[in-house]
Amino acid sequence: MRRQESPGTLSEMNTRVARTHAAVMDAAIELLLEGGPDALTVDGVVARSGVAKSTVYRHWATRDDLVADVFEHLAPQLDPPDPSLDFDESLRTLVQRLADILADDHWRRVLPALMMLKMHHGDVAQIEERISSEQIDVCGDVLRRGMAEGRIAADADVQTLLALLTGPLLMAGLTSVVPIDKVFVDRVVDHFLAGARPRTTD
Amino acid sequence: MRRQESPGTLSEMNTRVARTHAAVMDAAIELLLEGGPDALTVDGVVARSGVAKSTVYRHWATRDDLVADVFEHLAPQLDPPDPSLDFDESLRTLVQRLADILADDHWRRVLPALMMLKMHHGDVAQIEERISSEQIDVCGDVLRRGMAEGRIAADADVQTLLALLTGPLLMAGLTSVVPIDKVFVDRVVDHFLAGARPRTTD
DNA sequence: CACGAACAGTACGATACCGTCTCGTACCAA
DNA sequence: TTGGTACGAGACGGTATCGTACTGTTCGTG
Repeated sequence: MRRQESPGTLSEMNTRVARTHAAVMDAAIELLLEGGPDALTVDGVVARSGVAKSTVYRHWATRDDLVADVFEHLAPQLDPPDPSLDFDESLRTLVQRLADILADDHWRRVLPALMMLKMHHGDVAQIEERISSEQIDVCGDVLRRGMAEGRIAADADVQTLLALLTGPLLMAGLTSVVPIDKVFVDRVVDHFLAGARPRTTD
Repeated sequence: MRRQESPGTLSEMNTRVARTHAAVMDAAIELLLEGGPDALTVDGVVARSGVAKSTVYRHWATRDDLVADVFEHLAPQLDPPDPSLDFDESLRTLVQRLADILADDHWRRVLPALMMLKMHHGDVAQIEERISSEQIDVCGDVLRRGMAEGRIAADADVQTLLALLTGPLLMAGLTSVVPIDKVFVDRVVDHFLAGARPRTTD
């Protein structure tokens, strides 16, 4: 049991294993985006990637594991804004990054599938839980800062504020009736700040 | 080609045809809600409804037609508010009715499947298009009235306003992190009106 | 009652998919 | 060079599903 160089993340190496792994992953992602989760079949991946089925099952124990790994691989990451920014700029960059995620074609096609599968597929539910909780944490930090600085009503529920802030973005991303551009992002932020600020008269 | 009494909607009669039709429909809806679109299979419907497969195929030419019919049958209808109400009350009842739809367990479980299937399934896409356009019309009428009465900035885009108004509801319905109750509805309306009203200083 | 339409039941062929297995080959480091 | 590992190719069994075909039965209406 020799350790050669402690591989760390598999995908960062360029071994034969990493190459086939990546080939399978790419094909699986393509199939998922083209035809939804039902189109992501083992045989389909084998046909498109050129990787043998026996090799696929050497990397993933079952099809569900592959599906889960694909979602994991596609999940976006919401970086918190630079702490040196003031609250307004923090909120704007945060919303802009959320908008970038929802404007991405890949994620926009995968999101409905994720929402649907999380109700009937335990592993997917776990992945969705992790993704959303991470994003909620990042957004919650910014909102709480706004409350501390008196820009947002301190008696408001953070979860409710989160729905009010990010709901319009989700709506725009899912329905595609409104383009997610900088104009829309600014509108969302302005709208949110106008509706969430503390009451001057009480 | 005799017309007996112009049956109108099939499901409103109580013939044998209507009974089996309804039995299949009920079973199909149950299966869809329990296990998603993949669980809505012809054999499953046959097993649960007690209707023979040959009978199912007498009513629906193919499985996809049955699936589409189920979504059609489950689609909620958004009634426009009473015109005698003033703008504020109209908006509140409208949002309340939207909230009722999104709080309904049936529709909440079906909505993600609808969003997903509309990308890869032509018939479902058509149904989704019809549903959303109807709802957009109803909401748009109310918003335009608010603009005419000077309660909403007249230079705003209706689609954008729609995203700002209904987005939080959609967010709450899909993620279930915020309960969709009267408190939330009032919060959404107040928030929207605060952010969308015309600027007093210009 | 008589008769046709609708129904139940079921066997069947055709695919599609999953996961296992075997056999021979190509890579890569010691 | 050599040995182990990963890989390619594909057959295979088992299962699930769709859609059709066929036979006999039940319903409801004239």
